[in-house]
Amino acid sequence: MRLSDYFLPTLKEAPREAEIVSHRLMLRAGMIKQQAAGIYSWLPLGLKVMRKVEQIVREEQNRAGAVEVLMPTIQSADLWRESGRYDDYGKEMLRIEDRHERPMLFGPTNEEMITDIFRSYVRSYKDLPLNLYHIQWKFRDEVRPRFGVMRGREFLMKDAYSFDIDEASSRAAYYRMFVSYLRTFDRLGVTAIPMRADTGPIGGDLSHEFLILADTGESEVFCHANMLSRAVPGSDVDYSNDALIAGIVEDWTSGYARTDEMHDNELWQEVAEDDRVQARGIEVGHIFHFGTKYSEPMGAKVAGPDGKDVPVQMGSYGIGPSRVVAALIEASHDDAGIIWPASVAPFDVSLINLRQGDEATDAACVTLHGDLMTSGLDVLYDDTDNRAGGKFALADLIGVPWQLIVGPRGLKEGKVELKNRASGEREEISMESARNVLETWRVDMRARYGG
RNA sequence: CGGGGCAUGGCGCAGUCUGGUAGCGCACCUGGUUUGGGACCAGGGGGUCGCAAGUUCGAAUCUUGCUGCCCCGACCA
Repeated sequence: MRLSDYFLPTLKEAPREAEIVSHRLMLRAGMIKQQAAGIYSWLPLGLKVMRKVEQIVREEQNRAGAVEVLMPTIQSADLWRESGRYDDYGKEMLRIEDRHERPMLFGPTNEEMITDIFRSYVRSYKDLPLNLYHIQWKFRDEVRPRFGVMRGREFLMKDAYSFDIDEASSRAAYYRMFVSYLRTFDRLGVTAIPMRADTGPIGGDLSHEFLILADTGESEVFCHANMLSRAVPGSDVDYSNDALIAGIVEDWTSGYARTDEMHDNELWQEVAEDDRVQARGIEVGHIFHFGTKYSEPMGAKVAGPDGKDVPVQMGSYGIGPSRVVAALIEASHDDAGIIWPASVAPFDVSLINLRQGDEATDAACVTLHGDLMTSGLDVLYDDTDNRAGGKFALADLIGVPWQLIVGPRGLKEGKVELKNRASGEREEISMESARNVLETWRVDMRARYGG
């Protein structure tokens, strides 16, 4: 992509209202535009990153056996009356009326609707287990939206719902999602720690929040140091092996890891002092089992092996891709801008032409641009006639993994400069070597994060 | 929902106290000189000063009401 053909409205100074670093950087890098409190347009660069996040989430859901559907954003109030939540949900639910004065609502979540889909079609335990998910915009009329897309009113959420005949198989379904979340966040290039969460009235141990550590996180977290470096299951993990999956969850939940809400000081004291990590975290995922909370009142029943109907056991599993984008920035940036994990970077390479209009430099850039694209690399070619400093600043700001810098001075020696955004390392090498380094990186990256 | 703050070209701000018809930096347009870490010179375009009433000869400025947005706290993917 040539920058001169792209739409990348960057800002030198962030608007005053943006306080936290991810919000400031998203505005400055031209990723989002605020339209109202907690409501944003996604501009090309931001959309590109969010789509990559979404795709990784999707692939890992599919791998774990979940099946994608798409439910509407607008729902009828009737369904919510069945579960009793139409009255319970309160002002956070955006209620609207259609032209026939029928009460509708903009969905804050989809338990009711998915339960309705399930009960419409599934009659037998033989069709279980079943896990349906979708990735759709939600609206929650937060009292105080803040921090940009981190706590917006409108946000994108992947929500999966599992259906099982009994508690044991529901637990297995929960564990599969647990493991798929480990893999998802690993592929997103970030360490997300599962933490025991409040299960509410259902009780039990089946609710976890996944938190990314970042100084600006909203929750205080306490965990054992070894939670930060545990090996994540590979893409070949066998989701059909319940014992194996349970073992992974067992391993990941054996160490102490809790948010301030669930913190237990007595247990905390049992952790060796050197192993205690106290930090701040951003909640990016939440999974829980809720049994028959919706299936019972809504009549989602299936026939068991004995021919008798039983209400189905359910769980739900959420990840907010729009929030994840901001959380990744919170977790990875420096004074100059964003430092994207390779797997979600909007481009792989910023190709910087230091002297637009110079015949040899232009030609070298066009050649490199074509070659890199042929190698499967996504390149943003800065072909504008801005000065070098401005181009460097822009490349640093948008944070793509590599900067390939081409100018007449280097070209005289047959050299270009390759800079790694994360490490800051740079080297002057031949065009051929630069292509090789980038090609090798792409292959490694695909192997590491490609799933 | 309690507490605090802000609203003036696209962005950042000054001007408001003490009323006299709007200014600076960046960005943008034209021309020229430049070009390896956010250039320089010259010229230029763009603002019903959040909205509505009121006071006044005259309101960005004073008064009243409203709206929007942000921050802190209680709640949430």
